[in-house]
Amino acid sequence: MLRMAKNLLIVESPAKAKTIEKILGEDFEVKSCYGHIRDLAKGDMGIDVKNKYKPTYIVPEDKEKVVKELKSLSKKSGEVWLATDEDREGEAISWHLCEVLGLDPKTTKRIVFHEITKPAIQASITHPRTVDMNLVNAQQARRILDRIVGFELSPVLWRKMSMKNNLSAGRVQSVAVRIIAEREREINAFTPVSTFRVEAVFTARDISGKNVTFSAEGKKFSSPEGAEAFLNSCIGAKYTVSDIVVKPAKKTPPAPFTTSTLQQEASRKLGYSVSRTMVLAQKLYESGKITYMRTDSVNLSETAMEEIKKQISAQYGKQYIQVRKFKNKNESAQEAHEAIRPTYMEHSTSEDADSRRLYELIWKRTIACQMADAELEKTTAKIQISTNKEELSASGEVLKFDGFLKAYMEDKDDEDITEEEQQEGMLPPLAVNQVLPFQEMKATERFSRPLPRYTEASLVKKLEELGIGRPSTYAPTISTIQKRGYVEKRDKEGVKREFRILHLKNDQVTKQTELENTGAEKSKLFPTDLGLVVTDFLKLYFDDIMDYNFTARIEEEFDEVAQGKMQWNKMIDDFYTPFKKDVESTIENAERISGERELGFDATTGKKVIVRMGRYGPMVQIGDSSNEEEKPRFAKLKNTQSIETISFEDAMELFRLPRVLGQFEGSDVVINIGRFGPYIAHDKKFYSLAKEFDPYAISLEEATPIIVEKRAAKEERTIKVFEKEKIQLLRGPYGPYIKQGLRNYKLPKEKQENAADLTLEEVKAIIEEVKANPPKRIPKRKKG
DNA sequence: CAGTGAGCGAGCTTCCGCTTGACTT
Repeated sequence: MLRMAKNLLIVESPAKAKTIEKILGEDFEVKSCYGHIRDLAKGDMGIDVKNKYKPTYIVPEDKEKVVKELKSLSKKSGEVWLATDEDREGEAISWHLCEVLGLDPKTTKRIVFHEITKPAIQASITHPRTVDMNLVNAQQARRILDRIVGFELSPVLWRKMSMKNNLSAGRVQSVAVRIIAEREREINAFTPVSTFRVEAVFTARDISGKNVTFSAEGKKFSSPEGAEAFLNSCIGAKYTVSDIVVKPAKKTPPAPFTTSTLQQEASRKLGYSVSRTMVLAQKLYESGKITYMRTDSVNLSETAMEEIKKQISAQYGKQYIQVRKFKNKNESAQEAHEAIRPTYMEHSTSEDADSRRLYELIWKRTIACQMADAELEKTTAKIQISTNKEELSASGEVLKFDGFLKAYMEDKDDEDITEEEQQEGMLPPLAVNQVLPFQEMKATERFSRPLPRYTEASLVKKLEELGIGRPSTYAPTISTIQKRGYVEKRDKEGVKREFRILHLKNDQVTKQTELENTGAEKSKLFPTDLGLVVTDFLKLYFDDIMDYNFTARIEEEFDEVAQGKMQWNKMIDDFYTPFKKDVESTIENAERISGERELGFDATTGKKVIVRMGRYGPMVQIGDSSNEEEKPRFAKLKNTQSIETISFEDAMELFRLPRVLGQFEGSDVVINIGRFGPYIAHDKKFYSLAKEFDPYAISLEEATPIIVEKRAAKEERTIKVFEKEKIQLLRGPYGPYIKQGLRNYKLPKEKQENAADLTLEEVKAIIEEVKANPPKRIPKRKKG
């Protein structure tokens, strides 16, 4: 019997292809195209500006293999069905597939589904449509605009920045850096205001009759005098409960995870970086444990909802079920996928500990979103002071029904926590007219705080709120702005600050001063001087692109293109014509940018001291470079210092290097900071200084043991040396290897065990062997 | 591995979004 050729169905993700193939059975072969298969060529931006912005597309080198395979399969197959994601990018991928596979977009069958379930897929097969060219054109406009912005703006930076390696600008990354830069400046400009917060401690009997203490809040005073007068006025007072208000309250569970909320919660609860979360989620997705991890939808499939309900009922009981449909706040959400959830609610994975923790987080969040509200009772008691008109107020919360909190509690960012939420707690039962035994009263000085610096995850949240970037680009964007040196992730040590406490106890008011640590931050994003200077420059000359609403505005235009109300090349022309003028006039007129700031004058020479960006980063300079007789002196800023905030004194400190500490074994021991951080130079050799040593303070006595130890460690690593040929056999973290000059050669497995026995001839043979067959590297993309 | 800092000019870099790999000198 003659068999009909199978139909070919193309999706984007290979993991999806596997699942769908099982569902569709015999008639379909399901393959994936691994995302976009074509992109703009690189020469001339890949855009013919004079010819209505006609794009030139090429198949990138790393996609050639997939394209070749799809081409040959499509020839052999019956019909080709395009089942890429239902969004702008997915539609464009389908069109590119038509172009590359020689299919007619007017007739080729195009289907979509939002969930990978048998009914959804079978239903979509019965309702094929064709490629929506308006949507494709909206994608082309998006792609071309991004290329224009990136490839016109970056070269402006190369020309105008003194530091020009690898600089870049773009619609998304430049605004991301701006967000970080502006927060930093807000923090620098912030002046804390202090208030004195009154807190009184009382005792009362709890339900079991035991005496417990609880506290009540009083008025806030802006001066210590006011607080002191108040405490004095309370000496010998009687405290009576005057009023009790009990209010019910409820908490509702958060929506199921999207990419952005998963990144935020994994950061807060598990401490994962944004990219770590995505790597782990990808693994869970590929092993079939969770649904697709790059999504902005909070939608759940009907079958998933059923399973969640069953699971809640089995695990917690029916009274915990509350069915909810979540809606996306953001209208631009492109709903191509479901929310991130376990594919099956079976609560177990065999993955490693980190993946398991992420899976459990997803599981709990998914379960919780269909669970009942938590019911609370908030009690507020007013307390009268007999000597005084002021009142105190004590509040407490009792959980009446835990609801979804039984499964899951969402964490909050520092900046979103209100004062009320900080002081949760229980109150003992109280009655009106009850007289409360007084323990003590304090007025504590508290300072207002600036908003905290962004974490990777809170930056993602902000970008999503502004509609900038997509689920697939949040993690890469964060790594780009760090790679370019615009932003750094690091910790900041706090500084000690005094605060005052006034204390009323045993009818006496006493004053004391205590120390607190303030301003400490962990794993936060800091702008570098480069990031600040580049942001200022772009804001000055390209304020429209740097506008927080730029993306939102052009998204509206893309939508009009998608609806067929606007021509894509007309839209691009309206953008490009004025933009190109700005680019040209900036190149012509803008001065080179250095972020220069004058600090003062050197006491000994009287010369001017400035800080600015140099070719190799931020630096201090004493004297003018136009002076031919005497060259200026230079010193590099430490990476925690900034052009904007460094003091004259700190800047002058930097000139204390290089320092000669003294002599050891007949040669100078010199301390300096180089390309790779602080180091000791001794006898033409270099030894890195560990973080705990301060290069400005280290002594000869501390430095010499470092030299001796590092020498010994090197000895330890050395297996054998062929002096004449300058070949070394060394032990490294990946096993023994050969070092010749600057190049390293890996030993073949079978030679690793007895590396010490290798002869010169054998070693040379290995080098030749490795040279002839170099280890595979990730191929560098060629220029298009 | 551990320099430098002016300006010129060759030749190079660069964007955002969609997908996974194959890899550690």
